[in-house]
Amino acid sequence: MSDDLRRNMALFPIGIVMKLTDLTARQIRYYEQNDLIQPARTEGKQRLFSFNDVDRLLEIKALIEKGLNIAGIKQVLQMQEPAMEQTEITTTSEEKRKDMSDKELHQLLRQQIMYRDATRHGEGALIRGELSRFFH
Amino acid sequence: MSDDLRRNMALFPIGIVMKLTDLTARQIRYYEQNDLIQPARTEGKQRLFSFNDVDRLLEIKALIEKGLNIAGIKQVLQMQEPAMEQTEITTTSEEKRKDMSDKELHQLLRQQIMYRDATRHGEGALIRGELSRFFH
DNA sequence: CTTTCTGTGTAATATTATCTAACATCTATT
DNA sequence: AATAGATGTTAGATAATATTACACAGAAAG
Repeated sequence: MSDDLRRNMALFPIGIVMKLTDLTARQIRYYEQNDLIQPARTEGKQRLFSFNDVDRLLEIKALIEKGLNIAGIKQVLQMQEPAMEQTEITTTSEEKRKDMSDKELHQLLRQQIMYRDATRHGEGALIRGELSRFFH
Repeated sequence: MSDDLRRNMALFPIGIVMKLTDLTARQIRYYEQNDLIQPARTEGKQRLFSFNDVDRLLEIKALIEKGLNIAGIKQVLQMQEPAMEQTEITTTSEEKRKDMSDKELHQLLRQQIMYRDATRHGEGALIRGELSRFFH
């Protein structure tokens, strides 16, 4: 069983995730609705979250607290998640650009730069994988 | 946050534990009823299991499959759990003896010896902490 | 300074998951 | 055959979650 698979096992109901992340159910569902997370579902359609999901929610929360909006968070997440090559990142960015006005894009870039500045030094580090510190 | 505390955090509802251990809800509740596990409860009285609980259930399952009964499992578990000094183990054993007929005690000892023989070599090793292999 | 949009709160209702308790069943022991 | 231990199964109650709709405050836009 691969390590990656373990962290992606659907384990937690939303109630536990609420306590783990200090987010409300409303927030968690809203983030899912906006494709920031894709938790698994039970046969009866109830959400089941993995370690990775909880980690991601913790990161989303940190970004929210820094003032990013959903679009900005989406960009930041997909910018670090796939760990793909530079060419692919560029391609994705170009595609995104088609659906955005210049003003929107500039705002996003400003937000992201601020985020990177904030996290480069100080309290903002070590967001991703924070849950790893709670369990082995 | 101590490592021990992390493994004792109440996280999983019984449905997840069923899948994780391949035990039925009936079995899990029965083992609780017989004091083999003490899962936490939500405010609404629903069970919440920790990593340690799941580990313990996996061990209980292995012992069940070896033919041990509840009393035998209880002995084996409390024999390795507290990790206490030799004198204390003896004391506990003596106390237990008071409530048992000789025949019962002999049967238990026979079972435990068989268990130790079975686990000393072969497939029965590494029962406790098995869950650690599924998650970090 | 209104208007609009975003993110979240809240309430209502429906459905799923779990709980307890009781009785049934099967196996091994007496 | 009778008994006890471990589990299956069912019924009814309660808890947890899902979805949807409406409300609302603050930010953004006009």
